Amino acid sequence: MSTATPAERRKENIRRRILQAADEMLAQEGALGLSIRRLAEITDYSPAAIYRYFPSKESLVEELKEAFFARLVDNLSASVDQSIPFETMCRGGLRTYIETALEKPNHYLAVFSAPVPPIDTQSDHASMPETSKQRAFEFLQDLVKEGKATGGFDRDLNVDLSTRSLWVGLHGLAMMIAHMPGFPNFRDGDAFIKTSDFIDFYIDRLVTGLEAKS
Amino acid sequence: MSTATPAERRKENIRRRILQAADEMLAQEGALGLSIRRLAEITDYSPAAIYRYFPSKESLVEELKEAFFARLVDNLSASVDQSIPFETMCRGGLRTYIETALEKPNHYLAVFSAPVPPIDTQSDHASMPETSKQRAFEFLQDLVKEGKATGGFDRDLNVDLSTRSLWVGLHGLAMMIAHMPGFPNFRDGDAFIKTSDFIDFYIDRLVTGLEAKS
Amino acid sequence: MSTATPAERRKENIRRRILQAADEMLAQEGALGLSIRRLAEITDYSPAAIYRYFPSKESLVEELKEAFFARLVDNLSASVDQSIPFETMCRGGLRTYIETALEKPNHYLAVFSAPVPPIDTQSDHASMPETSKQRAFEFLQDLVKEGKATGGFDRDLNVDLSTRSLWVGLHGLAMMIAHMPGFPNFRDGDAFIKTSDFIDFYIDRLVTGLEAKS
Amino acid sequence: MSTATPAERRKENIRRRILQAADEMLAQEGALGLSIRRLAEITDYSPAAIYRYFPSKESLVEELKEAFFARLVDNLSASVDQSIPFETMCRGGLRTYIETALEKPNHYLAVFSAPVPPIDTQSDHASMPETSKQRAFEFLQDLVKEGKATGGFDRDLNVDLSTRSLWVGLHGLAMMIAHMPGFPNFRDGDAFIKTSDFIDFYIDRLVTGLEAKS
DNA sequence: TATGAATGAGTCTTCATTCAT
DNA sequence: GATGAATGAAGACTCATTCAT
Repeated sequence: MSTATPAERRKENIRRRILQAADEMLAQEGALGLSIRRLAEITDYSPAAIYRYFPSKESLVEELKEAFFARLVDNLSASVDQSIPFETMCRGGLRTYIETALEKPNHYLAVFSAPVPPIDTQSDHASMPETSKQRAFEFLQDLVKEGKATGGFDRDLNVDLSTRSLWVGLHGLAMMIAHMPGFPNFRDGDAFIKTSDFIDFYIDRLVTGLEAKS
Repeated sequence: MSTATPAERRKENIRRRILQAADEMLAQEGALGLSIRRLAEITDYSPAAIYRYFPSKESLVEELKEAFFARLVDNLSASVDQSIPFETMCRGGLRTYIETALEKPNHYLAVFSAPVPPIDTQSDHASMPETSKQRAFEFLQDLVKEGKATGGFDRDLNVDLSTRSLWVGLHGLAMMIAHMPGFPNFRDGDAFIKTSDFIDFYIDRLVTGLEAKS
Repeated sequence: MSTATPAERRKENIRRRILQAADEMLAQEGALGLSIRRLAEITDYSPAAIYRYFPSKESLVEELKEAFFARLVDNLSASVDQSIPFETMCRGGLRTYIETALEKPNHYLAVFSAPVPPIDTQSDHASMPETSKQRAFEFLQDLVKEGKATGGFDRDLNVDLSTRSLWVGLHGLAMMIAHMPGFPNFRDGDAFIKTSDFIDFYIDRLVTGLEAKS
Repeated sequence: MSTATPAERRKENIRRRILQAADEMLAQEGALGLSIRRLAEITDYSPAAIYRYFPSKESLVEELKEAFFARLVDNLSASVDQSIPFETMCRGGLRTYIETALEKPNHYLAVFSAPVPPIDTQSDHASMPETSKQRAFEFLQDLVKEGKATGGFDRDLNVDLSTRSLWVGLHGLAMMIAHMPGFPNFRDGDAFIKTSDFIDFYIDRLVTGLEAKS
């Protein structure tokens, strides 16, 4: 990093500025609202200039996706604290996933609205750099493993299937809220159910779904 | 219904034809592939004619969404058989949700890719006709109620929260597979995990998540 | 033609107007100067309007090409007069090819500047309508046949090869002059050789090339 | 040459490298595929650097054209062998023209796809260096002269006109094949006519066109 | 000397929508 | 009751070229 020439750093700065603007467009107007033209207008560059920094719109979007997962991994890592009991930590991690997704719902939607290359558990491509998405997946996998070992999860559970189940469950909640901000927003008798409370309830279901019966 | 004038019936027929063509376009080419102009070409009407039957593209899509839920309700109803034990019936119903969603994944995506008005449990608008979406929701609600009564679900569970949890869980799986056909498609040791098997596993988790502990 | 509805005739008129404008653009600025945008500006339509009449730029250009060959066939037919001796008529026909090509040199260039589907002598596609290009080719073929029969051409000549030779020879002159207007434009001693005279000389060579030796 | 300073030689080397890359691009992707920017990428120079060596894209292309003719002259010279009879040598020379053109058809097309300055037989500009194009022209001219003297060509033929006729004839064949690779590719009865055989036939016509009648 | 950065103009094409007829 | 005609805006992307550094 510090070995970069001034020119390289300048270029990197501009890239960052463009990415940031794109990020904001995506957050505010959704995947369809992100166009090179408008990005150029907002950044005060010409459309052609954008192409100096990103070979195609797709590659730019790809970076935004990766950035989302990088953020997710950061947040997940920060949410882990080995000194607290598994039950608490696990729920905290799952909540972090949801909350990160909902910080910028449109990002989360965009990430899953284009062909998504699958995750390889047993990555044959040992040479390829691990993506943030894989790292996020591994976080869930570690949760499952630890849950089976010490957290009361059913010891017979297949780890791969369970990890994916957890992921799918989280995905469902994130997508639902992303599409319907304020979900579930209903009145239970006199009490008004807040999204945050529903998240807790739902995460309880996810965890319970993996726990040993008795 | 039978009180409609011939003119009204004709109009309704054309509407249906247009909707059906739109339905097919949506199924085959996705939400972005559905354009008024191409719809006009396929139906041999003019673009302007489409606008005589639907005030905007959005309203047309709205009807397709309703149609999806209507189909969902049909399928769910057909999957119910009071003579079989709850455990089996419940899993069958949940699987039906997933399978209906995956029959036409693009429909399912479209249904949830635009602002979705929330479901009101205690519908204040008694006058408004019940939507299919509400009926589908009520199907899940009935499952939860019956599960609590006789199916081993935790009797302390809040029905509203539980129903929504179930829905969100199903939503997650449907969305994930819709975006990544073949999910989870991974190898477990030597065995290759099929989507169908994963669905079973996942539904088990959903059900377990609602069951009483011991 | 006369059975067309007024609407059809109107549409056909507009098509013709657009084609004519395109024709002129092509003639004046060459194949690269022909763009949908500029065509729209010139015709006072929007770019999108052009696409109501032609599904793509390529199809429009294709019509211009066909139009060239149609004109060529017309001119060739008009140049034929059975009452004059073969030698004269033949030379007249060849000259007509050249002159038609040079009326709008850029058209001739354009016609041969994109992938050109070959001519099938023994057309298997009896059902397909004969293109003007094929008709033009057949004109040359008839010349060769008649030349062999009564015009002093070498009776041993293969008709297919000879026809193509004639075509290639004409093509060379048309292309050369199209690219270098005024070719050959040189001074022979005191006399200035005019293009027209060179054409005569060249056509003599073409004809002589096919004639019997003694 | 050897009097050039090291700096001049270095500059000349770079020019050559750029030209060579451009040559390859032209050969592989055609005239439209040759862009300064992609040339810069391939040569690892900046676009601006290219402009240090060539004032414009056009001038660069101009050099490529000259290079083509230089190659043509080389090949033509190599094809001449005074020990063989004129008839054979003449045909060999003409074939060499065609074959050189078809080695890199896109070059030949490019050479004749932009305004081509005419050839001056009686070059008034004695001071200007003779171009390769002129040398190639003179090769044909010498053929004609020798043909008239000893090769059976019609002794009355005007040399200037005849040379140009020969050139135009060759040009036609080269252009036709360059645009329609595989021309004439047709079936004569059961035999399939190969391009190479057609070239022989055509060259026969060119030669016959210049020969004395009996 | 070479380049990094930038641009203005241009490419074809598609869209949802309107309005006079 | 339907349509033919039209449009303005937008989409991604590429080009030859320039200029301050």
